[in-house]
Amino acid sequence: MHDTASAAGPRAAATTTRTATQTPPHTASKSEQAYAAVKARIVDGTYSPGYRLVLAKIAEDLGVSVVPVREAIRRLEAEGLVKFERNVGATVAGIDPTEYLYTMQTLSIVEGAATALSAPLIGPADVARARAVNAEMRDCLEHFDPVRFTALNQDFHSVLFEHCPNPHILDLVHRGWNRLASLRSSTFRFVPGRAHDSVAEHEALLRLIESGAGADEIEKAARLHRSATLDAYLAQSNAGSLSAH
Amino acid sequence: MHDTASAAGPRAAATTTRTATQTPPHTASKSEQAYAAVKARIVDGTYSPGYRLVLAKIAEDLGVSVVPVREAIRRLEAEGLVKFERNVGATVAGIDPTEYLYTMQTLSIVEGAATALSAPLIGPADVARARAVNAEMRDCLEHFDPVRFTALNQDFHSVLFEHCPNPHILDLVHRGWNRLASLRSSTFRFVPGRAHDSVAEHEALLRLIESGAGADEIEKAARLHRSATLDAYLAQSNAGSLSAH
DNA sequence: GAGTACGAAATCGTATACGAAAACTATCGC
DNA sequence: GCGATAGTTTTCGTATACGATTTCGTACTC
Repeated sequence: MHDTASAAGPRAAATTTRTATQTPPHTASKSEQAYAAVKARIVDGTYSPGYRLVLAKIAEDLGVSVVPVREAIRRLEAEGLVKFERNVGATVAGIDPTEYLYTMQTLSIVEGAATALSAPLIGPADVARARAVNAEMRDCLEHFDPVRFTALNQDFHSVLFEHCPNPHILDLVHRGWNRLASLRSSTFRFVPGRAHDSVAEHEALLRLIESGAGADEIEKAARLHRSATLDAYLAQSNAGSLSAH
Repeated sequence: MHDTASAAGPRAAATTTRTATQTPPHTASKSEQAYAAVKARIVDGTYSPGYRLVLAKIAEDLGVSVVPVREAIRRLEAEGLVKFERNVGATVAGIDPTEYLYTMQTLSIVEGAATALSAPLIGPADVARARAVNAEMRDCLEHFDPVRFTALNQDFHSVLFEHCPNPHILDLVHRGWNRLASLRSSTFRFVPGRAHDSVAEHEALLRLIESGAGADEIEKAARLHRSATLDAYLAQSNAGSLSAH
């Protein structure tokens, strides 16, 4: 729903048990602050892939010491947004096409599962909302607004998987999206032809969900939807030199 | 030199060559050391769920300062092996049955995918090895050796998914197994009936792979294999502790 | 006797400091 | 002119120190 907010906040659901009222104090530690700040800059493209993340420099920018910054960077490394090299430093990760492939493949699997698990919990109101978003995406195609299209695309899929009852899977989906966000902002271009197909597939997905289709069927469709995006990228990527397999 | 515009570093942008995933040229940092040590103690059960991980204490035990220990703990938290509470401390995670369910469900998905992706790369030698392991597991059933059975079970599945060409997925599988290891060592008991079925399913899986079955079919079988284990746990859990709060 | 207030102890969070490793630059030898 | 080498600089890795927060124990009041 909320662009950066949702992207930056898949945290809470991680390992929280049901322990009721605990730690109401979200005073925001320096470490959290640094984590959120750096992550936001990576996802929104301020720090693009290859950007060198110097601890001392970031610490100064944020007005904290290097210790919390280091912690934040290591956390981002664990999420795959940052590449860390011993005694050398951290850089924003993501230019490698191989990594893109890995990420997309992984996302197709976990997102497919998340969507299938969500499906039974998706109500008419959700479908209506998704449909509205998809309509806006169609407009973006006509007016050629790739940036907005991309943002709406995330909103659309959020509706599909946000009800996933398994927080672990949901977290994996969020991580995948975050990685893609950092990648997309630089290397990987918008492919109009694919975008057009994508909108049509969205509608098909919604119909499938409305029809109360089985989990297997929904999972398969969601997977294929993403695989198709990957294939489009590969085709474009190979178009110049190599022959498409 | 002026590093203010270090965005496009000279050789930094060259990305990774093929340095795999480890740091062979170095000597093992304190942080890595602490991470490995604590993780090992959690997985092998020395630190069982609920155990309080006091930074200063662990630091002293390992002969390092608290900083690397803290980093190690946070990493373990990200992997779900440790629960961390602000200004309070860290404890070994894992007793919650709900978390067990989440973990198993997630693992069924990623492990199924990893197995399916591995299948085409599994050769006769691998199958033979897996079969030998499975035979040993059968022996363990007769002599009732749950500990060894569990270890062999991991060996068996390792053969199935270790060839997975997508390192991200493989990593997720490993994380799942680690979580289970920490859980299994305490709360979750060995279920003989289920173990017997499990061995039979292993053989069926091997036959499926030998037959060159499609990825979908293998994935489904691998998923069901794990789901069955989960179901067995749930059945036992419901039977044993009726209305256990 | 139960509940509350206060204080001591334990533990975490973060700042600062310094040694170590790597990268960069300049110099030397051929 | 080019490659190897030593010195300098940058940046990380970790130890230590101290303030902040929570927890636990004790005494006090009703």
